[in-house]
Amino acid sequence: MGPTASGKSGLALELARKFSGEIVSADSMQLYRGLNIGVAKPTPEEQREIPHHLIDVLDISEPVDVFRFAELAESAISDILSRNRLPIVAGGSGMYLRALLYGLDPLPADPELKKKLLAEYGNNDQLPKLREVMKVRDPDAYERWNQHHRKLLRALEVLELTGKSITAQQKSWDKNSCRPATVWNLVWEREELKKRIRERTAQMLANGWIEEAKKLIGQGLLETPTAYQALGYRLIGDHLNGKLSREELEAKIVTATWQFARRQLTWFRNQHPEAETINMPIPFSKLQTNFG
RNA sequence: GGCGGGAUAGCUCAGUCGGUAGAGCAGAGGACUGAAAAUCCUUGUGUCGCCAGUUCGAUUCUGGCUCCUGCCA
Repeated sequence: MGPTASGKSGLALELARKFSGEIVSADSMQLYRGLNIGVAKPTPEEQREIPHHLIDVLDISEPVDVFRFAELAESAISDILSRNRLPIVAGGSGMYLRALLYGLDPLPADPELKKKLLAEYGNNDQLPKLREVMKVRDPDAYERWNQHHRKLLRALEVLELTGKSITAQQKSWDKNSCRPATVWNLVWEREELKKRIRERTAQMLANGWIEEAKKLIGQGLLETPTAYQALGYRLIGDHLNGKLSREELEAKIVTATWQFARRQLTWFRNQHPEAETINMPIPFSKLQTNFG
């Protein structure tokens, strides 16, 4: 694991070659067919050389969430193990990784109910109404999540389905509940990571990201349930509409990517006590690790 | 050259009827169990362009200077 542009994919490839492994992507956006350049997906050549899992498995019109990811990842991992190969999970979607390592509490979800709740409380101006309801029906969740619209919505969904507060039904995640795995957190010096993000953004734009985005936006990317969130695509849309110059576009993508990287850094720093910090570039000795 | 407008936080700007100043963005920290490349919370001292004058006190008023900028020539 590591923030965006930290070299996860490359390292995974190297390890897979060395230890006859296969790669499982833990990336919420690489799941989607069509999102390529903008999500720094491994190239077709790389995917041909080493088997990659959980890449290009969904159409952009389909939703995903952690739970679905965890199911897919579990089955990919057991498939790899059954063939006596080494599964190498690589990705930067923090919550996906955490769910995979620590497991999710088996709380119910109901897409229909969710849709209904979204319609009733989903808009910004409906938050006060939602808070009123939660204040009465689930004071714990109300206290805990306060202004956090999405959290309150999910809490209400769980309350409706189980009759109990979500806050009472989640086991705390601690180091002991982590499954056995060698976990590496790739860490760069801050300025170095920023520089890598700047350079990679310029590279992606030069490699045809704008054309890719144009095509996907034409296919309705920005109206999809999940894939619309992929960083940069909406900004490219603004550029294509003349709202942003090419220069502003690049600067805004770099800023947004850095902000994303910072959120990832906070997550990995605080949510993964099981992870070993690897100062990048990776020391040669680390590549000799014996993976059980 | 003439007549205006401006100079305040890294950036864009607001404001102080004279008692040393505040928003947005950026930056920083944190949260996170079914939208996570998402979402949410916390965080703002800077010679208020320079020099002088008036004043108990000037970033705020007055004069000069410097630099941007608009229109006219």
